[in-house]
Amino acid sequence: MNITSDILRGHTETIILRHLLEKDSYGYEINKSIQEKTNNQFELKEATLYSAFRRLESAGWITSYWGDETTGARRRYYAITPEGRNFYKQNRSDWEEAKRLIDTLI
Amino acid sequence: MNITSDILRGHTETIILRHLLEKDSYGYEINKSIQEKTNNQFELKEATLYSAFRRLESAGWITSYWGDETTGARRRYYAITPEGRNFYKQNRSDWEEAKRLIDTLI
DNA sequence: GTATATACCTTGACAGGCGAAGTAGATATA
DNA sequence: TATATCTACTTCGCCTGTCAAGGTATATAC
Repeated sequence: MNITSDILRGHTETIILRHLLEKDSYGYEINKSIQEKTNNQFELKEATLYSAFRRLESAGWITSYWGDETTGARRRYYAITPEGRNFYKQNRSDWEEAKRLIDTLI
Repeated sequence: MNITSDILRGHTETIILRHLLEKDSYGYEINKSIQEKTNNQFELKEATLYSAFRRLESAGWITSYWGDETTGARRRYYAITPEGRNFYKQNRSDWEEAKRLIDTLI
């Protein structure tokens, strides 16, 4: 993986929220989806992923509930809140702005 | 999370090296230049700037020397090394790659 | 004399990413 | 039947870059 953790930093939460815009989901699925979308060029480390869930939930951007799987490993599902949607939108526009700034500076 | 911290993280060194590609320079001047280029939307905090100089120098990407000002405050000038140029190029292409990845994920 | 601009430096705290290790059920394979 | 692999989540502690806060020193303007 050639994207460094410093460049990734600050996007973890937005990436997760982007996925949750489409549907409720759980950690393992989100990470698989990220790997597929990037042709295995990128993945979130588990510790990174799950600590981001904690932050997002305590900030009120997502809520969580246990799935009702009767077989297989249990899953904790996450759902984005209205506030989370706004936060996502803000992050998106921050990113567009940051891209422009960085492109003028490097 | 705001535009001047986590998203910019990891670009400080590249921004400095970019400036030094043009000419030897010193901290204060580099920072003023950044502010001008971004219409005061962005500046490097002093502690961030100077700690980046330390990292860059101990990594061999830049060298430094004291200016010979006979008046005004002393200036420590920095010059990019050939290795620093290569490092800059790598960072540039990493950035292009990172932009693409992030854009597909958020 | 004191405010502002130039110019540099250090210390300590903070926060996010991540390596490492663990738990546990389900499935494949030999 | 053993054992490996996959699914799925969790916690601990380290590492590193950023930054607030403090400091030093010279020069100019008021």
